[in-house]
Amino acid sequence: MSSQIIVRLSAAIISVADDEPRVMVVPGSVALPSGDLESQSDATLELAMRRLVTEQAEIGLGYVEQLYTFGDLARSRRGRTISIAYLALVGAEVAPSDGDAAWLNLYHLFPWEDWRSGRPAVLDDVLVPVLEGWVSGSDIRRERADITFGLSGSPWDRARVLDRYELLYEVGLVAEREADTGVPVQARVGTAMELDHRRMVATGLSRLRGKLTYRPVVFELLPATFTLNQLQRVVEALAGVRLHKPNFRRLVERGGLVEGTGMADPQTGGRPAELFRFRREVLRERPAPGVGLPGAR
Amino acid sequence: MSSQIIVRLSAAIISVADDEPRVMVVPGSVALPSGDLESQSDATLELAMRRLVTEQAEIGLGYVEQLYTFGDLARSRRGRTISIAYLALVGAEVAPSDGDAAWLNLYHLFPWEDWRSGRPAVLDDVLVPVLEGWVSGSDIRRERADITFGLSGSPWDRARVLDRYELLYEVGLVAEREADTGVPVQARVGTAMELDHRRMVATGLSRLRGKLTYRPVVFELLPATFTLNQLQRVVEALAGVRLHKPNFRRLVERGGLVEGTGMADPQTGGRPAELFRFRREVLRERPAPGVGLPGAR
DNA sequence: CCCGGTTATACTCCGTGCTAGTATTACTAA
DNA sequence: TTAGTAATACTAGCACGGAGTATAACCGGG
Repeated sequence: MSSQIIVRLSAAIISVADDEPRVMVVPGSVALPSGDLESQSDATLELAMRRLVTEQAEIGLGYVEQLYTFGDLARSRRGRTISIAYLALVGAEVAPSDGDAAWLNLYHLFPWEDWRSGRPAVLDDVLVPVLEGWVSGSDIRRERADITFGLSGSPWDRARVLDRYELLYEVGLVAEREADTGVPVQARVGTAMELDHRRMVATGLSRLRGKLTYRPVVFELLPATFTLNQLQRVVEALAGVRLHKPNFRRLVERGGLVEGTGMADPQTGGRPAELFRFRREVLRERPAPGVGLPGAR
Repeated sequence: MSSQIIVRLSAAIISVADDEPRVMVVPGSVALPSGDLESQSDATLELAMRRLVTEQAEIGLGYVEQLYTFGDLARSRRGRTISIAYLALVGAEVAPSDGDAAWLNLYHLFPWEDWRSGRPAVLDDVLVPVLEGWVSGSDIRRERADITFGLSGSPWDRARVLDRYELLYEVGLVAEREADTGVPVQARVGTAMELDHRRMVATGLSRLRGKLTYRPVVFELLPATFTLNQLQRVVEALAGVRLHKPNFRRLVERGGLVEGTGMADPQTGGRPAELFRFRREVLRERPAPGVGLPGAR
C-alpha cells in the first residue's frame, strides 16, 4: 500500500524571434506546459508530452529531445513526483503571443548569459561579489566558482548554463516560485518560474548551446530559406555572443551547411542578401556538422 | 483509482580492464543492477541508484551521470514502468569478478563498434547486407543508414552508438532478452541483455564517446598515476579506434591534461615509462578539456 | 545622374593545431 | 656487447580558424 508516484512531463519549447531566444509558458503564468502521464493510454513518454502540448497550446513541435528527469523528494508537494523535462524547438512563425502561446525571453530568466553587448553588468554588480563571499577560503568552492563563472582568469564557458544556475541557486541568488504555497516571489536575479521550471530551461539552453557546434539544430528555428545574416543572428541569440560576420559566413558556406537559392531577400536597406537553405546532404558528409563557435578548440 | 506507476532505476557501471571496456552485470545474469525507487525514503533519484548498487554489489561509484528515461507502455510487463538509466564510471581496481561483480565486455554487446583492429568483419558479413535490403528504394532509409553506419561513402561517426543500436533493433538484427516471458534469446548479433538494458548501455557508450573529447572523464577509469600508454589504451578501448602514439602524447601533454610525476613505471620490456597524473588545473584553464580524437574538426 | 550611406559578399594574411612520419633515448635480456 | 623493445623527441606539411580589409549591390537624396 505504498503511496502513488506521479509522473509529470514538462516541455521547454524554444524559439527565436526578433533576435531574442524565448521559451513558451502557459499564458498568464510562469510555468512550462506540463501535465501528468496517463499511465494507461500514453504509449510513449514523448507522445504524452506532445499530447500535453497540443492540449495547452496550438503549436506543432519540430525537433524534440528528452532533457532530464527530476525527482527530489524534497521538491515535490503532492506525494512523490517524477518530472521528465523535454526540449522542443519551433520556428519563429509562431507569433510572440497568438492565442494560447505566451513567451518568456531566456535572458530575462538568465541575464548573466547574454554577452552580445559585452559582459553583462549584473555579473560584476551582483553575482561576482556574492560568489566571492560564498567562496571565502574554501578551495573546492574557489575552483567551482572559477570554472562555472570564469573567475580568477578562467575562461567563460558558454555551455555551462546549468552549472551556473545551480550554483546561483545554492548561493541563494535565484529564486523559484512556490505556486501552491503562496510564498511570494522574492526579487532576486532574473525572472522566477514555478517549481523547478527555470532549472529545466537552464538545462535546455545548456544542451542547445552545446549541440549547436556539432548538430545542425539551428535550422529548426529558421524558415526554409533565410539569409546568412538571419542565420547568424539566431546563432548569436542562442550562444549569447556576437560573431565575426565574414568568418561565420565562410564557416557555414565552406562547411557545406547551407547552399544559396539564387533568390534575393526583399530587405530594407543596402545590398540585397541572397536566400540560403539548409543543405541536408552535409549530414552524410561530415560526422559532426554544426555552426562552429569561437573557442571550440 | 488509476493503476500504480513503478519507477525503476538501472546503472550502467563501466570500467576498462586489460584494454577492454566492460559493464557490470548482476552475477549469473545479463541484467544491469536495477531496482525500484522507494517513493517515501529515497531522497533523490541518484541516491536511490547508489543505494541499489550498494545493495547488489560492493562497489564505490566515482563519476555518475543520468543517462535517459525510458517509459514505453509496450515494453513494460508489470503495469506502467518508468525506467531511469544512470551511467557510472569506476576504476579497474574492481577486479574482473570479485564477489558480487560480474562484467560484460562492451564489444560483445556491440561487436561492430570496435575498430581497433580495423573494420569489424561482422559489418560487411552480416549487418550491411541486411541493412541494404532494408533500405531498398527508400530515400529516407537510405539517408539514415548512410549516416548511422557510414555507408555510401559517409564517414563512420564513433559517437552514434545509440543510433546504430536503434536501427539494428528496428531491422531485427539485435535481440533483447525477454526474462519474464521465457522467450528464448535468439542468436542474432552480439550478446543480448534483459529488457532494454542493452539499449541503456548503448546510450552510455554513446555519451561516453562524445564526452571523451570535451571532458576529462577518462581519468575516472584510471588509477591516480598512470603511464601515457595506459591512458592511450583506455581511450582507445572506449573510442574503439587506434591512435597515433606521438600525437596522442603531445596532445595530452601540451594540452595540459596531465603532468609527469618524475617516477618511472616498473614495466616489462623496453624503456621505462614515466608515471603521469591528471592535472586538475586544466579545468580552470580551458573551456572544454578532453583527449582530442581524430576527425573531431 | 551622381554620391554618400548601408548592407552583403569576397579576399588576404597569419598563427596555430593536427597529421603523419622519422629519429633518438633508455632500458632488458641474451 | 648487441639485439630487441618500448618511450620519448623532433620535423615538415597542411588545413583551418581568427581578424582585418576591400569590393559589390542596392537605397535615397540632391
